Amino acid sequence: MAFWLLKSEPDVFGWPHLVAKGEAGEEWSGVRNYQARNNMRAMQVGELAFFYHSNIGKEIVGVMEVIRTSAPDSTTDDPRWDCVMLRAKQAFKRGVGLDEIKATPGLEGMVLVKNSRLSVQPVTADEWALICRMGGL
DNA sequence: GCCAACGTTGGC
DNA sequence: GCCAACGTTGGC
Repeated sequence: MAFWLLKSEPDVFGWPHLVAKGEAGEEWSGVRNYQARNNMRAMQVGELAFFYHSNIGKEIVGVMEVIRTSAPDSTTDDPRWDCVMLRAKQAFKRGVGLDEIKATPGLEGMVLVKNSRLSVQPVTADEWALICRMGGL
């Protein structure tokens, strides 16, 4: 069971947009980076991921669930790119900000901190548990 | 809006 | 296969 973190700019596609999709969820399309794509290819149905708002907010706002493994990205004909499907599972009671993450012992090694440009990244089980607690879950 | 970090592209 | 030029991301 692996854990993940995916980023999106909330003014383009934010947590409320995913919530609005309900149980059917949404394709995480538009990723055009090999490392990010490879992480999506490693995802299994039922695995959980944080939804991070980049640029605006800069905080983790909720938990998503993988509901389909990686399949061709419908927004391009380029066969190199594919993506998973996700649904919103549970909103954080309060967002966990990037500044807070950077200031929390145990989280300084997160990919989010070390490689801020990677939009789909793994999260360790320890990081997952700690952040869930910080988010009020 | 700026710019550092990083990834990609393309000439050689 | 190297590397300079360029484009993009995302924090500040």
